[in-house]
Amino acid sequence: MDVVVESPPVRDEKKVDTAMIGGAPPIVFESFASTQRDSTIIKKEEKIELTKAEMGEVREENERLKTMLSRIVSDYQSLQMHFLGVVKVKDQSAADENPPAAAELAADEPDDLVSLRLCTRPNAAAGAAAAKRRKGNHERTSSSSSSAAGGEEDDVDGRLSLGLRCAISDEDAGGEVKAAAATVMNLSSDSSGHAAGAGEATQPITNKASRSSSGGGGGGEGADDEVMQQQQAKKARVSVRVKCDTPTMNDGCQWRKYGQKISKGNPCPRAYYRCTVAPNCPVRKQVQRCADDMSILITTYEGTHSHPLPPAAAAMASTTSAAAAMLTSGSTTSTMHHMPFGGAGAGIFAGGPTTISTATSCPTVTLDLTAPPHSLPHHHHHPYAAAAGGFDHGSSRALPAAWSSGYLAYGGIGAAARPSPFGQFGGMVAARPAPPEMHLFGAGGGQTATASAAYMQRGIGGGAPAAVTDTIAKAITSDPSFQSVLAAAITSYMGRAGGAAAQNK
DNA sequence: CGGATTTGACCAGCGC
DNA sequence: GCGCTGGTCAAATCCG
Repeated sequence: MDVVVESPPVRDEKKVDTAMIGGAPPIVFESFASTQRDSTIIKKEEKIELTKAEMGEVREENERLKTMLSRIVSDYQSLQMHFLGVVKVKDQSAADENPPAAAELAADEPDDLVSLRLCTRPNAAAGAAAAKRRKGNHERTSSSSSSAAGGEEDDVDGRLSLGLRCAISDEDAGGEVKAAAATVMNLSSDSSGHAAGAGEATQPITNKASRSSSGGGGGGEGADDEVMQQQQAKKARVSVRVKCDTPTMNDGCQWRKYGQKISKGNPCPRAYYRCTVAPNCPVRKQVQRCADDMSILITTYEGTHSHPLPPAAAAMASTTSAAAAMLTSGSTTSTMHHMPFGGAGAGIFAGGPTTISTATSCPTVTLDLTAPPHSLPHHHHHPYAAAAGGFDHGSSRALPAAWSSGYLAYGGIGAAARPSPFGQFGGMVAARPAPPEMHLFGAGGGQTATASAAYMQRGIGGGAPAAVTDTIAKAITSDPSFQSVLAAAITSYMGRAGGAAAQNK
């Protein structure tokens, strides 16, 4: 829609120019010599011709965009219909199965988590395929990838759509998000095992933060569940590994450096940053270069923002908070070992570029966005896989919306086709041609990570936080294991929140 | 001059 | 208890 809106001003401008050119001169030039007037008129005519040609091009472009838009809309609608149909089917099957409580599911029955995931998955075939993968040693092989590829765009679309829905809620019924990247997520119970190696701190960030926030006490014996949860939520961290030449990653948020330390095992100092968007925001991040590869920047986020964020910053914030919620949920239900994705992690651990590592003391999600996922399934995603526009008109609190904002803001995936009826950034996309690398997002898992890494190198520090966070989001959300985990975590998280709210009442 | 960064000191957790 | 280490504080310094 914005596409249409975007163009007219240009046209109007040119009309103004034309009017000025054609209208004023005759009066002005009356007093000039005829030769001068002729040459001037010729020049003006040339300008007019040029302008007309440009206008024609603009019109053509406008038409193209309109066509594209209509195609996107129709695609979106068909996807939505598909999604609703699948949800219906899933609801029915879920009712038939009479599933147990979510908490029990998370703690005891991995397969139940799968069913939970299925509830949020629009594509039954894709869901079944993913479930198969999960049940079958949670391994992701080329063969499994091919089966997954059968779902292709619908598959991806559905996963995200579901995760989001589950997470956020009842609103945005038509919202959909597609993940373009298929990145392997690793899960283990030992943080020392992840690929980050020496670069990533193996020791947990101690809860010194609680010293300032809770007054130095640390809670003590009588800490109730709420306090415990807060502490755990605070502990939960999301670590992002990215190739970046700049001192820090531009994630769209405002940070103030408050300390720097040389940590053991890494010659590069670790910098400590605090969010300064709001005075009392508890969010902190640590930035450190990888000891093995100085070009890799490791950024670890901790905490949840206590203030509204711009879309770009919300993307990262939502990613981290979602991951934190997942980890918190896992640790509260029992241990991460009991979570189904523990097995998945063991299976996938061998080579994924993106890892999720959890330690009993300090669960951490590590997103390794520095290496191409060579062993990943090759998904053929639709170019506008990030049909996340549906969430955008929700609010920044909506996890998917934030995640999707990257695509929308940078015209990456969506540049070719976008469900702009729901995308508030449609105009930006139209006005901003997508970088070539971004188109690769839609090509498949392997290229996706490579492309994202390349794009991030450009974006980081250069003002493309959304691209970074979006890549992260894709890495997280495109993995079925993570999605089921996330769904379980969110369910658990929201359940607790709801319970707390009920208690407050 | 105000805000951001630097940097040494301090504190707490943890292992021995 | 002691030392090591990570995390934070706060004064000094820098910078726009």
